Amino acid sequence: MDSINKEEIQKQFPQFEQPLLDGILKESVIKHLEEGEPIIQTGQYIRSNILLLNGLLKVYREDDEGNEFLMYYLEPGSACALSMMCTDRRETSQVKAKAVQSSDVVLIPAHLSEQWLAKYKSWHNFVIGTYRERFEELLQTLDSIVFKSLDERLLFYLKRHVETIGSEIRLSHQQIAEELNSSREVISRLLKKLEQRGAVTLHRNYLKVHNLEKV
Amino acid sequence: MDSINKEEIQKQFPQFEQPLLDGILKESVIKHLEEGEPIIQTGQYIRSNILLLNGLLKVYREDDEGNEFLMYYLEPGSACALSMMCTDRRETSQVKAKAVQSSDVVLIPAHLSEQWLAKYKSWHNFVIGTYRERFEELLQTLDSIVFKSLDERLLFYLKRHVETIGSEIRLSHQQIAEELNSSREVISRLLKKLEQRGAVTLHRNYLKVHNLEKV
DNA sequence: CGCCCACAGTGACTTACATCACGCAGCCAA
DNA sequence: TTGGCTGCGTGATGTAAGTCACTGTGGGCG
Repeated sequence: MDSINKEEIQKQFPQFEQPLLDGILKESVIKHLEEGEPIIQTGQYIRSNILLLNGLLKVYREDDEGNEFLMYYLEPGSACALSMMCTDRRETSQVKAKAVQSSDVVLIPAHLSEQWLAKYKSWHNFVIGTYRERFEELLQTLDSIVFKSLDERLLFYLKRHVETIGSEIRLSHQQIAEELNSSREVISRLLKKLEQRGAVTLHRNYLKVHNLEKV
Repeated sequence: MDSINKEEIQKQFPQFEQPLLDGILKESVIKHLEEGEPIIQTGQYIRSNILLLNGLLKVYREDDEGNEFLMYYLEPGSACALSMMCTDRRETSQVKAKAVQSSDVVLIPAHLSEQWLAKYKSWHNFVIGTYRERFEELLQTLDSIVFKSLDERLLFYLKRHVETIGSEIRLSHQQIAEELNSSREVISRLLKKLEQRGAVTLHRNYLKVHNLEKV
């Protein structure tokens, strides 16, 4: 905790003006998350904005039977749009988030975030921008489910993974299936087809992506 | 156009402070839409915020093969979140909107909207609130597709329709099928099952919803 | 070393939904 | 009236994906 200083925040959020940075340092809490640790849990009332300093978070939806569905990954320098809208979450399905890698997050109390919206232009722009980006991302995800078949969705998923995390995907077929709300066997078959076309190479517990475009 | 006055805007947007209302009256354009008229078209760069004064708009997604998918309806007093994020829309799938009923909308130039965010607290809250609501709504829609089967999605669709428009649904099976990105025959069969259970009564070109809860 | 166990491959089957083909009924207009 | 159009009902069939049951395999560990 003490190892996180102004410089680190400034590095990830260079657009923030000085007084805002000071405010963040003074008022916010920095929390370290171990790999796999949840940050937003079911039914929890969110009272803080969450900014990601380093590491990687995964934001996903879960239904009442425990089925998961990946919404998007959060990278350092970005914020969780969901943590910004403290609506009541009584629905059966819940948004959840957890750390994919060991991460550090900045927790900003909701009432301060509200104040800062009016006070700091850079904060305001950041919040609005976050909404926009996540909205866009959610729309893309929606598209891929409504209009595309599973093989196309898998491609979309792999591409996004390569962009955010890298071309070496350290997940089992089972885990990929869960993120797409599908089943292992189906994902295995589709991955095998991709391998035959030279797009990926499969290994135990991980796979490498080569070229998804020409598939 | 001249029949729309300050009182009408004030009635739909009572939370706006006086100077903001004056600004809207002075700077914005009011546009009338006939039933079925599009307001956001494919690939169009959106330069205005759209507020709905009266009537009803339908916001939907369309893919490159012309398949539609309903996102949500917009009622008077609300705004189109999408018109607020003027990102470039080069993706294959497009968000579109059109009038379901004859409607009047207020078009607010994007640069003014930006200014007003800092200037008027009520405008700021309105914009943030719009993002939140639409985000929530989109999440619910996402849920229903990812986790639910078509019969449940149809129920979800009917419920939403009843809430926003009323229990008499003046659409053909074909039109309902399109909004769910399904096919007429399947929707016909599912509707018939609902009729047998007493939840709806079917007619030519319209249907009446009685009680969806106990199904 | 051999045992175990999680991961992966595979064929057979089921299911949900789409698609096709056709018939029929109501309604408008020539 | 009659013809045609549009919306709706329905069986037959196709297809993508989920499920089940089983086999194979590689890697860690006693």
